[in-house]
Amino acid sequence: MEREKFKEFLITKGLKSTKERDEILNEVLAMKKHFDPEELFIRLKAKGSKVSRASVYRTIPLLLEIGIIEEVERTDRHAHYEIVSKDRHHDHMICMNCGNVIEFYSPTLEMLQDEICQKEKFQGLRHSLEIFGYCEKCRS
Amino acid sequence: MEREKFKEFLITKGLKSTKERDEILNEVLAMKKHFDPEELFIRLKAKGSKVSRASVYRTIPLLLEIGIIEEVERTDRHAHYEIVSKDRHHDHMICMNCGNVIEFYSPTLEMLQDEICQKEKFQGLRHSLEIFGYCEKCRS
DNA sequence: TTCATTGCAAAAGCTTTGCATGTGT
DNA sequence: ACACATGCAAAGCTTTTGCAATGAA
Repeated sequence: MEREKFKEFLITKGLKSTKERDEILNEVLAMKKHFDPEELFIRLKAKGSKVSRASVYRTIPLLLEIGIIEEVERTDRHAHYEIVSKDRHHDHMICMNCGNVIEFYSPTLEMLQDEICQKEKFQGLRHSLEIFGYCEKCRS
Repeated sequence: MEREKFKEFLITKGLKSTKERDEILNEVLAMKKHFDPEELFIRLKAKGSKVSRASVYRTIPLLLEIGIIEEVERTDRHAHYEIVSKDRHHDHMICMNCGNVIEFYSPTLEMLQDEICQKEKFQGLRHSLEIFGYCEKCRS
């Protein structure tokens, strides 16, 4: 499914489907939560793959572009990514003039909930974020 | 005010009050929004200060420790910080068992609101985040 | 055959650190 | 005088890039 999307994308862009790219995508899809490039590389190595770090770093922008992964907050020194899933939590932006509601999703926000809760020793189960303001049409 | 806090902190820790640390703190306090180490360094240079990048990098952890600044999300390659202000927006964690409400503040969340709104061309004015779950006492 | 891709190693960008020198207390 | 601080330059880490060799279409 994601695999087909990837292949299609590569063809459309005049790029090539390679063993390395397949291996990387597979490993990304095997990740449960968010990950960083080094982690991905280590796992691939551990599985006997011969991909180089360079290929991992070069494939990530492609996966970002198709929307298979998204960038999450950088907590450490390095970048973090997570897989985009279909049925996921979303939050709302509410226009104070026309009442229009815009849904949005932010992987960073989802991570943030975990971090904040951990700091307060709170067991967070769900959250609701509402941003109030004016939508594109109604803003002056 | 922040300056006294800093001096006190240094004394308590057996550290020394130096011209460089003063200059850095002053420049940090002069920053309106969030900043990164390089920006801070450039500004100090521009003002004729002779502090080194190393001192900037070595002073930041101290300011973090006293709570004069907080770390904000890393959007680029480098770290960002912002000054902690007293009367600031806060959000809530609500215990679904005892109803206890914990207030918290997250600089990253504040930045996130801006970023998300920009993406959707929404003029965000305020937000409300509520995290539901169980507090330390009530979690099983 | 023709380009894109790969791996390697070198480079780049941000941050940290070792060391000799300088400076508050 | 004694620690701790500072500046410099070198080292450390993560990420990017140049290049020759390789491989998909």
